[in-house]
Amino acid sequence: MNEYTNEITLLKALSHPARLAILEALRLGEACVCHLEALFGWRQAYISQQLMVLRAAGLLTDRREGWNVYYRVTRPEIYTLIDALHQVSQNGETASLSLLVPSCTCPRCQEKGARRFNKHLHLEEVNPTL
Amino acid sequence: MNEYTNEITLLKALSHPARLAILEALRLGEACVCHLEALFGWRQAYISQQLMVLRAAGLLTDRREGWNVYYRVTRPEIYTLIDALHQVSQNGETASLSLLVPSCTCPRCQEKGARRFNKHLHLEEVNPTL
DNA sequence: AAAGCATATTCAAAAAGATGAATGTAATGC
DNA sequence: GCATTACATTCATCTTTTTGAATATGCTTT
Repeated sequence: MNEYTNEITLLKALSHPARLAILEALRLGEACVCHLEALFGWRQAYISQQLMVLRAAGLLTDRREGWNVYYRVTRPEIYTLIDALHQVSQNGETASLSLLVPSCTCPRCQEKGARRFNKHLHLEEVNPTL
Repeated sequence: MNEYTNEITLLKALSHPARLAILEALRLGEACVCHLEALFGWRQAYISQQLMVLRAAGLLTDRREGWNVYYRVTRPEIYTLIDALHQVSQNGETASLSLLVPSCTCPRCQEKGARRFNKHLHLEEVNPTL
């Protein structure tokens, strides 16, 4: 439409707490849907809906591996934007999310050696010191 | 509400072409409403509405000086975010806006020495070389 | 091929955002 | 005080987003 169309599409994709949280979870690498489901405790369909929005905005790609579909960020520069956002919002503390979620059924979280240090948690419950 | 409330408020305030354009116009310093009106060619009430949103998000403050109300950005860090946004959107070119708009009636634009180099223009018409 | 698992899509109702039109308000000049 | 100027707010309507519920798809295992 106008000269800011791309920017607006991107901003709207980001303007949602669940989607921001998902991007935060993907900061350290790809994750499958069941992982996000276990991590946040949200309905699966809900997560897929939000992933769809992020995918439509060109921020994510997916990769199927057997039963699971792994999502990853296509443009890491998005985190420069998100970090700037936290700066302006005066929310410096980025809750560090664990890579392993025991209640997740995907192969990665079920590998032996996967220490149990967080169970089915909501974002608010994340303990950054663990 | 949740941990991203501030961020979402901010993103939603930014998720609008007119508001992004206004912030762009304020990049070099404060401006009165009539200035924005002349610069973009939008209705005054419309501009006030958008300014209200940006003000509510804590991004702008206003200062009255006689008839005119001058708006300015409260957190310049917002431009770090906006620049990152353009990066991700692959829109590097930031249309440089002129400080003086002859069709604007505010004192600043009517000072003698104010060269006439742009008349009532829309963003698309900005000529960055002038 | 049938059943089961992980994920995706569609639909509909409710909430939020966008915007034109009309009107209100504060400072100024006469 | 009254008219004027610059700006702000309210209201009503329309469009878009959000989100729960239901359903569909695509691999995998047997």
